[in-house]
Amino acid sequence: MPELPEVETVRRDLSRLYLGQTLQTLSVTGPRTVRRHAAELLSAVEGRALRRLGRRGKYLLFEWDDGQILVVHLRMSGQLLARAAGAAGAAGAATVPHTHAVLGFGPAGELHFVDPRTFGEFFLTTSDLPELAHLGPDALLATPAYLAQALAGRRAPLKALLVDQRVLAGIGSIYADEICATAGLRPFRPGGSLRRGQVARLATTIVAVLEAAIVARGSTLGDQQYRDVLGEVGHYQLEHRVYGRKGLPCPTCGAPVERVQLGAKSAYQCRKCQH
DNA sequence: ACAAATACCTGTAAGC
DNA sequence: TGCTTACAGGTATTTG
Repeated sequence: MPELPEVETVRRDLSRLYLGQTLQTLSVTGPRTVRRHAAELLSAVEGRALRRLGRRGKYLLFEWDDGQILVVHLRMSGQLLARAAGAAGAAGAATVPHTHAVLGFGPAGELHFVDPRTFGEFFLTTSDLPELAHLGPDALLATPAYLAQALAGRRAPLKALLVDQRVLAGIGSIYADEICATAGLRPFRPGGSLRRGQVARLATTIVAVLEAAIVARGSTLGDQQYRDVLGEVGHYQLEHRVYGRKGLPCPTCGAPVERVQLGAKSAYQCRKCQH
């Protein structure tokens, strides 16, 4: 599932392919793709040039030359895939199933939004991003001082706090488990139970794991859902210590990785290496 | 203020 | 083999 490293990989791909290009057409056919306002409002960005591609947590920001911002969230199954110009049209390749939107950049080609589970969304907003005001700092900017105050007194499990976008923006289930494993901390520990040194180690581990995952272009799981803009898989799953590895040996101690139930969700951990 | 449960959705895996 | 059920996940919303 796309989390910060996957969204950042997509952001860099998009920047390389479409920065400075003019959006000629934006066609949205998915009935659930635009939920926060009328879908017709999206036509306001047709004719605008793409000035910058940004990211806040898992949200992609297409910033246009008039200041409007198109926000895209891939949620669980969303993909943004580059296609040659005219690919959606008459002759030649048909669009793949679950294609809900097409951005036409003229000679630079098309960008197709494909999302089988239809949880992903598009919306148009202004540069002050009021819809994203609730997000905490981007997880790549995590510091010991910030985490210490964010976790202080919290009884909720550490993993629940790591995936809470109001605490830090960008971490989901995969990277929360990998961060806990790398930091040697059990995911179901109350967030407020960490000692000062553990909080500091957690902060540096968050940044290190996410940066390593960006280098590996993200994680593509067994369902093959995550793809970059050119349709290629990521490779960070090969470096996973625990996520998706139930029963397989912990890379540090060889003990079998276990999966523990954590409320409605679950977490992977090595009982021997994490405390 | 915080914590936990739930709805949303579809492809896939596991179960009978 | 074929059918049914459970599960995966991020976020907004509701409930406790």
